[in-house]
Amino acid sequence: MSENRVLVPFKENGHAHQRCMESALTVAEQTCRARGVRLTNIRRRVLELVWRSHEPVKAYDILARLQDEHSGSAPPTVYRALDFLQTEGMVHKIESLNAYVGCGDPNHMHIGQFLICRDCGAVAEMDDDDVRILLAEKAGNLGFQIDREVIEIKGLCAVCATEKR
Amino acid sequence: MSENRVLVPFKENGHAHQRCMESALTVAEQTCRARGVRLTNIRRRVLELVWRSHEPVKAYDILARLQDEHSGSAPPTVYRALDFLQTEGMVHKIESLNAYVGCGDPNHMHIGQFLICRDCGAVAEMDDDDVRILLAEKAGNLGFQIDREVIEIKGLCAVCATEKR
DNA sequence: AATGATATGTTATAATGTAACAATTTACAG
DNA sequence: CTGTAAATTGTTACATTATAACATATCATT
Repeated sequence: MSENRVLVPFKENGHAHQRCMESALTVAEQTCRARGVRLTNIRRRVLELVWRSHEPVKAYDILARLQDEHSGSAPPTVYRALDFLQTEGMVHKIESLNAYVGCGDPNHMHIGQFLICRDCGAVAEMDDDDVRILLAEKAGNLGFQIDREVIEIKGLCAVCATEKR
Repeated sequence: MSENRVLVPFKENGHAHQRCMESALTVAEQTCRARGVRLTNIRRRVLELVWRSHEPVKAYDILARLQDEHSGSAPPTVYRALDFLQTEGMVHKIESLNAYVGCGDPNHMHIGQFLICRDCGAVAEMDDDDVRILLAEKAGNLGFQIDREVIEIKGLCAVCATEKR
């Protein structure tokens, strides 16, 4: 079994989220600079708000916070920033929740596989080649060529499973 | 390779959709009778409209057709019927499209894996145990117990790939 | 026919997302 | 440093998707 890459883990004991978030922001800044694209104030702020927790964040929740800070914010403000961040691989949309999560690895372009806890709402991101390979093979049996996968798995994370006992 | 079950195939040569749809309706009626739930006129009609093609159908498109036939139809009419049909396993929602497709196998409760052609828009449904097992294993490595999977794969189907040449 | 459960009708509104065009800011060529 | 084009943001309006809440009707059973 080759890969079990975990890009964004579930919150473990002693998870220092402040640091986790700062690191994501730093990587984002470096990546944008390297690519010659602009992480403007709005985009940066939206990325921060997405990273406030490991739960998926809704566009209109982001908007509400932006409006607290700057009344000129409107839906397009948020959706444009989210579009940019998704294009640059810094944010993923969770389609089944209409919500957005920060990506742990913007440098390596990919679309991950998400594990979503039904209890705490946290999301972990995997990027597993075995899964990708198997799906490509199964789809290939039907003559189907894969462009892009949406894989969103609902269930119970280890922390919540423990607490249930 | 144990399973490569295809519940709803892509439209192949000579696909007689009229028959395909009638068969789905018949199965639905039998299933409902067996379960003691009611496939009312509205629900039956919504199921027919979902099965009009192999492309995912939008709730408000269904609504528009219902309103042609009966002016008393409103969003809840459609969403209630869709809820019922999803609960009974006769319809699946494609989360990434906000649209609905008929299920080829309502008797065996499951949530399939969908292949969505970017060209013709058609959707095929697989229900593959190998995929399910691998995902369960990978998630299990993180201590995650799976309840439900959303797997929606975008790409090019065999028919459209052939036509491209 | 009376009753309770299920289903539908109806109105209103919430939640999510985009179009279109104006104003501003930025990068950078001259 | 200034003019200009490109990129970004502001602004208004609207489109799309979905649900809440309560009234009415229909169904299954006594």
